[in-house]
Parts: sequence; structure tokens; C-alpha cells
Amino acid sequence: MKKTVSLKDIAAKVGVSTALVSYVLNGKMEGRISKEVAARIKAVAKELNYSPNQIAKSLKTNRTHTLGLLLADIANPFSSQIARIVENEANKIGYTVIIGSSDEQVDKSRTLIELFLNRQVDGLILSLPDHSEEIVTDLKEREIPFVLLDRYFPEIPCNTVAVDNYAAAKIAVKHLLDNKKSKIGLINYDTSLAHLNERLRGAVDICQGNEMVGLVRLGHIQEDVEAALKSFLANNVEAIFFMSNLLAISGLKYLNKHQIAIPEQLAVIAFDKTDAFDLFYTTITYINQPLSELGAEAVNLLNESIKRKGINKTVYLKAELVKQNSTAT
Amino acid sequence: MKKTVSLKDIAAKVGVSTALVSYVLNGKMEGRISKEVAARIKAVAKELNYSPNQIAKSLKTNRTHTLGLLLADIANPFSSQIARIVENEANKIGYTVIIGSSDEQVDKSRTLIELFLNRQVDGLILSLPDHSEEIVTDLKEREIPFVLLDRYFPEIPCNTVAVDNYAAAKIAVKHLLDNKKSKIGLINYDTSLAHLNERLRGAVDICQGNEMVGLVRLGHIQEDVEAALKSFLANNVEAIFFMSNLLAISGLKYLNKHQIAIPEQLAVIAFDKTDAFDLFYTTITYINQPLSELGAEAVNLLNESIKRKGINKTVYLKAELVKQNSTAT
DNA sequence: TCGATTTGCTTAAACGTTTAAGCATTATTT
DNA sequence: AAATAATGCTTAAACGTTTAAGCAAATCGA
Repeated sequence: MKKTVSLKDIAAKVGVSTALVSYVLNGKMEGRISKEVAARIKAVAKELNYSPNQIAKSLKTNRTHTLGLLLADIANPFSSQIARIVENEANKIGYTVIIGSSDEQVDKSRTLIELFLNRQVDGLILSLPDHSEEIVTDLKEREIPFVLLDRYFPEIPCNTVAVDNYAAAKIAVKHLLDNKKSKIGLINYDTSLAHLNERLRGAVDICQGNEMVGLVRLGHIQEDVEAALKSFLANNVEAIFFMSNLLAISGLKYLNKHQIAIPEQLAVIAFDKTDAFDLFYTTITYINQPLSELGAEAVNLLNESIKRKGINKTVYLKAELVKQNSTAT
Repeated sequence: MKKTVSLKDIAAKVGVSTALVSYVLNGKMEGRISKEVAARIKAVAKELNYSPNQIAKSLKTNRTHTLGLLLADIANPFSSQIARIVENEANKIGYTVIIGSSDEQVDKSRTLIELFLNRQVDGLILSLPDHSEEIVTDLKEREIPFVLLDRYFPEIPCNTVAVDNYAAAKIAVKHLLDNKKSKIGLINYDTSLAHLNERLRGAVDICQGNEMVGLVRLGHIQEDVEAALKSFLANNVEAIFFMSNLLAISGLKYLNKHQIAIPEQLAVIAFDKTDAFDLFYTTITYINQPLSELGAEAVNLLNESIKRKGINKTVYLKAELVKQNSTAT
């Protein structure tokens, strides 16, 4: 790379001190600097195509204007959409984002967070995997600004932005009940993650006593979903509630392959959606998560906590039902 | 944030100079430092939970171990997959990646690149939009290490990693011809981007003289694709070659909605794929791009150019045909 | 035994900024 | 006319590292 232009070069060319150049270029000490000199400095800066070295700036100011975003799994369209939104929102207020994916592993989460901190990010936005409580308490103790996004730990009070999963799941199941589906199969992960369990709690709560609800808790593999569906179908379940987008994709693949007629033979509803739904032979009813708001809230809350330490705020956003053909009667 | 631990703190506690601490912790000057002192320094570093300030390091060494990745459109699954792979490959060899999306805009590309450079990235991986030649020549002139990925400019020699689009498109159309489809509709963007035009050139070249080929060049909107398909169908086209994954998605949505029987009524082949294909009622034949190799090659080539300036290498990778049901006879 | 080498460490400058403090001028007050 | 204030700039230290150069003491070779 060619020699880069620094304050010193401008100062030398104009014949002033680097301090003055810095003041002028940052618009500080306005009114204490002569118009002419200021103009000369700006002109020379432009002429030399000066661009400040953010590294040096950061070293001095202790601010990098960089955020670390830790996703649970970048391959999940939910994650990549969130990434895109967070990045945009962050850019709007002058932050760059560096992204990492833990692939649902606690160790990898820890490593990535330390990497982010090494790079002196100003704050963190985290979607953590199962069993990451220790990470959260550790960050709190170190007084590092962060906000949990989507995944949360109700027992640890800290900045959190998430969907009200309990309410949303209730809405979903209510919709099935309204459509006279009373034998409902729930498909969820076998996890202790609060957001997923809240969905479950909501679904079960609204059914209380009246309906038959089958529940299958799974690992992350296609075969598990297939086995679950097989068993539900054998038991004449009338509707399936997929409690995540990936579960829905796996399930729909199976239902597609086995020519199950949706919604005649089986109603289907999903929590969260995917572009892939568009190519299914019928439209899928789903719970729409407010991704843009989630991202925007997270960035803004983080920005606040960076500016004034010790903020502790929890934001729950409403998700809404999108009625489509897969639950039609 | 609590006061962070620096070399100075360790030096003070052990009672040596910061220089010595630096040497020990970086494993330099091995053999010139007494085992005992080295051990004490390492112990204290661990005890204080020292973690080096990369910003300071970067300022001194002029290396940030950060790469800038500019994508054409992060919403495109191709981009997000590439992002994931590049990030992984980069991490393997000690780089962090910062990502930006130009949304196909030249201005935004330029802005993001300058942002990356402000942050002193060591190098750039770029998928540029149409009409970005000037950006490329500018970077060359400034001797900034970069590699073009996926999108390339044949007339400007520079580091490039891409698929051999010409050959791949030939394979795709050959497959249609082999399956006795001779009235072929090509759907492509109206663009001057070389990678898309190479696909077109390949498709046309292999048909030479024998077959009827209809071509529609589009903007980026769903309506265009629908109109194109409508017209092709009216003209009894036997097969459609969608020259990008997004075009294929738009097209399949339409074909789905209008109950066109694939492959009986119309054969379909796509360049590049999407997870969404899995939910279509039949499996889609497509050209599979070697994403992992693309990402890995790009990162490695960039790493080489960072280490020794002036490298100029072009890598074209082979894409292969994945035969599925949508082109069956 | 004495000069040369090796060993084990320190000093200090540098990277490119920011910013408090200081110092001449010039302008304003009394 | 002297004291005070405002203006326009500079000096220099600092941020946390790295690293060339230097220096004293211990060890070596003859």
C-alpha cells in the first residue's frame, strides 16, 4: 500500500501543528480558529485525500464504534436476516458490526466474545446457545455493555430484546382451536432455552384440559422430525404446530414427499417463517416475528448502554399471526 | 467497563519492563530470557486475566487481521452462504471479517470500501455491482490488497475467484438438449455483469443453429419474471433455464401458483440453488456452485496478496450439474 | 587472566490520534 | 494606561503496544 496520509502530513503542508489540524477536522474549538487557516487545512486535507486512521483514534478515545454480533447459527435464515437488520441499524448511528456464529456451542460463544472484546468492540449483541448463563453473568460482572437478542435468560436480569413467545404461541394455538382442530401435535426442540419453552408453555396453557395435545421434543435432525410426524399422523392428529422455522422446513419436506394434503388432511402452523415457504404447494400460516423492530431495539438499547453504563431494560415485542391456507377450514 | 489490564500492569507486578513482558507473551527472543522470569510473567498475565489490546497492536504493526467483505446483496442466500464460508475460512487463519452489503449500488460500495479502509482492514473481498470498474482500477492504483469474488471484470486484470460460468451454462443447456428439449427459454437479468453474460454466452453457444432459444432480460422484479414466463408458455417453450437463484425462485412461485406441471409440461433448470427449492413440489435440477471452494480460494488468495504485494491471479472453478426431477423425461 | 561473547534485561522511540494546558498577541474594559 | 479578556495557535503527554538499540553482568575462549 502507498504511504497513507496522516495529520502530520497536513500539518506540515499547511505549516501548523497537528493539534490544530485535528481540531479543525473534528469541528472542535469552533470560533477559536481563524476562518482562513481552517479553510486551508480543510482544503489540504481534501487535496491529499486524507482519511483518519480509526485505529489510532480508537486507541486514544477508547471507542471503536464497532459492535460484536453473536448469532446462534448464521445458516438459519432467522439469523441472517437479523444480521442484516442489525448491521443496517448500527450503520445508521455510526457503528460497524463484526459478526460471529456460535453454531449453538457455548465454547465457541465464549471464544468469539473474547475475540470481539480483544478488538475492543464498544458493545455486544448476543443470541446465545443453551446453557450460557455463565457467559451472561460474567459479562455483567465485567460491566461490558451487551444486550441479549431473541434468546434470553429470565432468571438473569439484563438488557434483553425478544419476542413475547408465550403470547405468540397462545395466538397460534388459539387459531387452530378456532378452526376446530382439537387434536394438536406440537413439535419443539429438546432444550432448556427459555424462548422455546415459553412457546411451549403458551401452547399448552391455552389448550388446558380441553384438547389432545401431543408433544415431541427433538434434537436438530431431519430424522427426528420425520419420526415425530409419522407418529402424529398415525394417531390422527389434525394440526401440527412447528415451534421454529427450521422444524417447519424439515416437516414440510416430509409432508411434501409423502403427499400429505395440507390443510385437508392436516393443518400446519409455524412459529417464524422462511422464504422457502413460498415454494411449498400451499401457503403456510405462521407467527410473524417483528425482525426489524427486534434488530432496531437491540441496537438502540445497546447504544444507550454504551453511553450510560448500568442500564437494565427488557423489551418484549408482540408477534402476530399471518393466516394462510395451511390452516384453512 | 472495569479498568482493563495492560502490559504495564503485568510489568509493575512482576517488577520488569513492559518490553520484557511483550517479548515473553509473544514468544520472541526465546532463549534470551530466563525461564523463571518468563514463567512469572506468564503466571501473572494469566492471574490478571490479561488480554492484549488489538487496537494498540494494530497501530504499531499496521496489521489489523481484519478483512472487509463486500457483498452484492446480503438478502440473497448466495451472499449469506458466501459470508458464512468466508468468515469461517478467515477465522481459521486468524482473521476477523467485517461485512457490508452494497445492495447492488455503486455508491454504497464505494462508501463501504472507504469505511473498511478507515478501519484499516488488511484486505478486501469484493462482489461488486454493475458498473464498478472504476472502483477496481482505483484500488489497484492505491495498491490495496483485494480479490474479486463471483463477480469479475475480465478487462481489468486483478485477483479474481469465480466460477467458470461459460462452461457451466453449456453443461446446463447440454443437459436440456440431451433430454430432447429444443425450444428453450432463457431468463436472465438485463445487466453488463460479466458472470451473468458469460452464462448467456455459454447457453447460446451450445445451441448454435439447431434450437430455438428465446431470451428475456429482466430487471429485478417479480412481475418481469411472470411476464416472461407467460410469454414463453404461450409460445410452447419446452424448458426454462433460470440464470440465477433469485430468478428461479420468482419463476417457481409463478409456476406453482399457475399449476404448471414440472417436468411434464415444462422442464426447469436453475443456475445456483436455494434451500427453498426443497419445498417445491418436485426436485429442481440445478448448477451447483462450489461455494466452499470459492470462499476458501478467495480468502487464501487475499492472504497471499496481503503477505506479498503485487500478486495477480485468476482462479476459475468448475460448477457441476445436479440432475433432479424437474428436467426428467 | 583478560578480551570477547553470551545472557538477561532496560530504555526509549514510534504508530496516529486527542486534548488539557500554556503562551503570545490583540482587543476590550476600567 | 494598566488590567483583563478573548483570540489563535503550540506543546506535550497520553492511549497500549512493538522493537531496535544499548548496557551490565556472567560466561567463555585463549
